Amino acid sequence: MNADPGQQPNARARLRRLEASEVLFRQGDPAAAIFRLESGRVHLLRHTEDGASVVMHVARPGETFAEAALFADVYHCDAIAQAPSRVTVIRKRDLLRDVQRDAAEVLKLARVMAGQVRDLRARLEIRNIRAADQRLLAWLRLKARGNPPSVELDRTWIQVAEEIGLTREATYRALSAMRRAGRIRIEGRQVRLA
Amino acid sequence: MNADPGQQPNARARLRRLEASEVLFRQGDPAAAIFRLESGRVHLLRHTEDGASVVMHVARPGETFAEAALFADVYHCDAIAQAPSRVTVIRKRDLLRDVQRDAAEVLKLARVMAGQVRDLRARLEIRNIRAADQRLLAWLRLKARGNPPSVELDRTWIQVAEEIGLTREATYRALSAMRRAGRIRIEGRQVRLA
DNA sequence: CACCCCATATGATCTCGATCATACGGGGTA
DNA sequence: TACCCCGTATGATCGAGATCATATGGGGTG
Repeated sequence: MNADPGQQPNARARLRRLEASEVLFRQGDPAAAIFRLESGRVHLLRHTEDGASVVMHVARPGETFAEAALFADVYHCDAIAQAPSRVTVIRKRDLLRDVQRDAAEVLKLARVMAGQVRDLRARLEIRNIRAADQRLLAWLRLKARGNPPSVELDRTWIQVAEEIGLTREATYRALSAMRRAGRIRIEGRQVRLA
Repeated sequence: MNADPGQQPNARARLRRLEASEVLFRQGDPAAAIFRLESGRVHLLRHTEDGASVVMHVARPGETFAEAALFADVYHCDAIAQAPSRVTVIRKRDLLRDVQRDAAEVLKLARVMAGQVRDLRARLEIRNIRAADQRLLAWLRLKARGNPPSVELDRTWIQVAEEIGLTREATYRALSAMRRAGRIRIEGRQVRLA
């Protein structure tokens, strides 16, 4: 849900390819662009003066990242490809030039970010639920549509497990338990909530 | 860090007071405004057709919420005060009128949201760290400034515990263990990282 | 001053999710 | 066809964090 795969890359945007462990930018570099990951995986990490580093984010295909660079002079973290990746480079200069001509451009940006904020907050809230089955259930309910509510899965359970912060084993078990208890019904990629 | 307490409320924005359990808006209501919580606490919750509900977010003072309403016709969740609260109401109409005259207004909004996205992603990433002491340490490193890195605490450890998704007991214990191991030093509200 | 609330702090116990191990089946490929 | 990888699935065990209980000290209030 961070992803927005349908969006057309801006015509002016350029594609850049990265090999594994290649550096896209470094903390302190002039903030010249924001990015959209097309494929692969990119780590964003900040480090303290004494060498320790903290992973701030792992970007996945479809996500934009380093949006905050729009409003900063320099990047505040490193971006390093963990796997061969392709990123769309959206130059700040282009974007900001557009803004003055056409406010609609910023609105588009704001819209994407508003969606992200909502999504990220919901994900965080879900992680406050400790019990595995309750957590999974909350996730399913968020994704569910229709009456009776049901979810059309667009990913593997392993990916679901990662997203909700459980091991895949815990997730499969919760799934089995809920199915046995008749609280959900699984039909292929379709999950029906009772 | 979601907060932006320094920001001036827009001149056109109005203040509204809510009592505990008062409804600010309901899922399906026309999306007329976005909000900033000045004091108190507001729950955002979505419910499925069959009555179950999921907490999507708990807004805290200084935060804006329901930003996504800017780009939707109706609200997609309920907002209910959990305690007596004050919210600044920023009417969508006003905001969008501004946009056409002055793109700078949206840029301000985009800036706040970009910061939020970064912050929320970092929080989520921290919760992927399972060990309590490592999690706490990562949080401290993110907050730390200077060399040697140190943190000036602006909240209680209980609040820290909530933010990083641990019980206060686990947090105090991790704190003690790390202090005993000489990995941190605590001097009042100041925490020094070794 | 006496009182109370709350943040801080630590002990004891228990539960549940992490971890390790193993298995199976389907889809893709050599 | 045979092979392998990966997603799905489940058992056994362990340990870390949740939970419950209790204590202390400081700050604010009547």
